Amino acid sequence: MNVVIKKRSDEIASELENMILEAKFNDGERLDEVQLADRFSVSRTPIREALQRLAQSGLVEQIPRRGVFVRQPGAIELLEMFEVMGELEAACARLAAVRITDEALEELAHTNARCEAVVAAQDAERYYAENERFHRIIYKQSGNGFLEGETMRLQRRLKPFRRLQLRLRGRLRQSMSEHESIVTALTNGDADAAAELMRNHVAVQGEKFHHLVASLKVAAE
Amino acid sequence: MNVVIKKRSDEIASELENMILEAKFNDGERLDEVQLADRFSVSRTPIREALQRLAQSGLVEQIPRRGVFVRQPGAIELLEMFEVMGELEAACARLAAVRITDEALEELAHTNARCEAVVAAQDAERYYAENERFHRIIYKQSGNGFLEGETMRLQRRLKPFRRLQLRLRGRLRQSMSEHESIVTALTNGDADAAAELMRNHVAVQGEKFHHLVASLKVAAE
DNA sequence: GTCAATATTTTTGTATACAATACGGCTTGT
DNA sequence: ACAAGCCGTATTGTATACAAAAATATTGAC
Repeated sequence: MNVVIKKRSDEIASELENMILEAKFNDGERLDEVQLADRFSVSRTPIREALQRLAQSGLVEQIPRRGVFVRQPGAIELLEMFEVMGELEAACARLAAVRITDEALEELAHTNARCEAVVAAQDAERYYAENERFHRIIYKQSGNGFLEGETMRLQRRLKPFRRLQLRLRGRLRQSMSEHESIVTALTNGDADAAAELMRNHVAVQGEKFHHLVASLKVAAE
Repeated sequence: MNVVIKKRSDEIASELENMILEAKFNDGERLDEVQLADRFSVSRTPIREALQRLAQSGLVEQIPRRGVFVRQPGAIELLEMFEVMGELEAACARLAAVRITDEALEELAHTNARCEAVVAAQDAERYYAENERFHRIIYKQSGNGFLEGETMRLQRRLKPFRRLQLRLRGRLRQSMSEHESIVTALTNGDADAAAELMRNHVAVQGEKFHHLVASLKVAAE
């Protein structure tokens, strides 16, 4: 028996968001309001609110009087987003280098230690989690709540692609050692070094992803 | 006679946005849906859509089942936003240093020349316009459309405070000379220097913060 | 048979009606 | 008199009804 649970509009929004991020829809596909309303067993009103939220966060494009269409970022846009992610995280690292607490430094060390163990066990799933924790500690230690928020926002948006990219061979171990360099720079309070290391650490993900896309394209032909 | 012109929801949104940015509402004031619907002579539906857009861009806070409340950023948050703005613009400059076209370099020089004339004439209003043009050229020359968009978004949000910032910095002339240093760095393709110069140019630092707090307090009275 | 103009249908956008929840005043008990 | 609980009212959230516009189908002319 299919029990239908009514959801609030913000729940619908994040659910739709997840569906788009997980590529449940094709690029350019139109999201039909009545269809979605039917699926979530609510009226069109909360669906429209949800869709507008998605439109503003850039996941879908809303063309007036035409409808909303899912908008999967292309390879170029993804690269651009990773580049910005690198800059934002570099900014976090730069500020954190001066502002980070001893407590947080210890936490970073612990997280890295756990990462190490996880790498040894080749447990990619756990690695994602620990990796995310590592980065988020640094966002927070930037001491800039607005920056933290903006960085988290983009991080969330890139999340599905990040996983894809970490799967590449040898990347886990390299990523680990980069983490350690970053912690060292933060410990020394070397803002420029921390920023530079972080920028490269993140930018590499974009490049790797680019390679991945390229190889997929070649494979598709 | 007061002719009432019906507006579309997105027009309402940007109109409300302007009203909030221009501080037509007090901080914490509740925006009444029916009242706004009445003022714009539309139903609550487009008003709600507009308010949700504002909520997502952070201009108002939406508390479920309570309503939306205007949320004027305090001194600390404002400082944080300027810090992020500095980082984003620094990123633009960093990338532009490598990617900028000769054509754009020339345009920057021209804009600076016009700035110079405007400074001589002490025409602050014109200066804002030329200053904005200068910065936007660099956003574009980052060659990263996503970065350009994000930077423009924050720039727009900080716009009303920008003149405040320029006044804080004391001197139009100082700002001018910083522009010239930036152009030099860009011409030399010195990414690090360009980024550093831009960051300092935009950010509100040190004792300037106290001035900011003071002037905000004065403005509030 | 094809192209164009028009009618029909679908779909978005807005208004209104209804439901659910939070706030404020009122009553009542101690 | 004061506090706590309850009821009425105001306000948000959702559903439905309606209007406007775009997409599609149909019909007619060449």
